[in-house]
Amino acid sequence: MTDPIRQTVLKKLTNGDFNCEKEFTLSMFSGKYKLVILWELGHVSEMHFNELYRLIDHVTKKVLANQLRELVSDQLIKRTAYERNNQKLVIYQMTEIGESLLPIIDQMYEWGKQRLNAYQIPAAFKLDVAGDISKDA
Amino acid sequence: MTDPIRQTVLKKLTNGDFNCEKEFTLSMFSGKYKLVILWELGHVSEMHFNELYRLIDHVTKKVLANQLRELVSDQLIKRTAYERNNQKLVIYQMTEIGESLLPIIDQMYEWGKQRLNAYQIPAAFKLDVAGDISKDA
DNA sequence: CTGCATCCGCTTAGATACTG
DNA sequence: CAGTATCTAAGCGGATGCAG
Repeated sequence: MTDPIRQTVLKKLTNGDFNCEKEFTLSMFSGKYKLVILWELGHVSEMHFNELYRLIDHVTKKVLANQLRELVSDQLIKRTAYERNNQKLVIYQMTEIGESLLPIIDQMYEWGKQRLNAYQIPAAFKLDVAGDISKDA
Repeated sequence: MTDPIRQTVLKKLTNGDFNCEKEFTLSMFSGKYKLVILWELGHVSEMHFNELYRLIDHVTKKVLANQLRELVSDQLIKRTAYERNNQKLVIYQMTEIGESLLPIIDQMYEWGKQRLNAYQIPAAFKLDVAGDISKDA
């Protein structure tokens, strides 16, 4: 339980289920909402569960909780619970390891943007905070 | 059929199933063997179906064919069929778009290597050609 | 050599309701 | 507020066999 990564991933590593180190990296953010979560936490420093829940369109609590738990297991983000006015609260924040992943995610954003642009592929995104937040926040 | 990307992906794009451009990028290489395929083709310039089949441990032909078809649909690699001694052959090669993805994949490799190293996480990989090929081939 | 067809199981996510 | 529980649906990959 004190391993630096999820059991699932650790198992794949030792089993030789990955062909190479890059697939390990891929497994860090291949959940459906992980990229958004990392992106947001990378820009706003901390968020509550419900803030993320409202921000990420159409995600259910169950799935969100799941994604967060895995990201915590993998040490990419950290969870802190505290209390205020008899209210139990939780915040999620980036860890250093998580931050070290941001350059890759940024590149993925750039690549996707350019490719969609170049071919004028029609796209509708749920979130479009990306460019703005990174510029001034 | 002449779209620059897979129907599946195009549908997700127009449906707003992606939160952001980076998820589109992710969908380019999130198949189980796509990273290896791209990596190999990025280094050796061209390969036959069976070369890839033998190289990638434990992959089945069906799955390999599938991954290749998707990569072709997404314009990351190209397929060329020809004939030699009454033998129908096919080679797969990188496209320019595919090549433009390599820097990201390289970074993923580096990140994974460093992370596994730093924590001395036990790992067994099917392939270990990565570092060598890139150095001298 | 380069695939495709079929069947089947696992993982992951969605729907909905409930809890401390 | 921050989740859990249960049930269901869908996608993806594995096994095996056949085909041009």
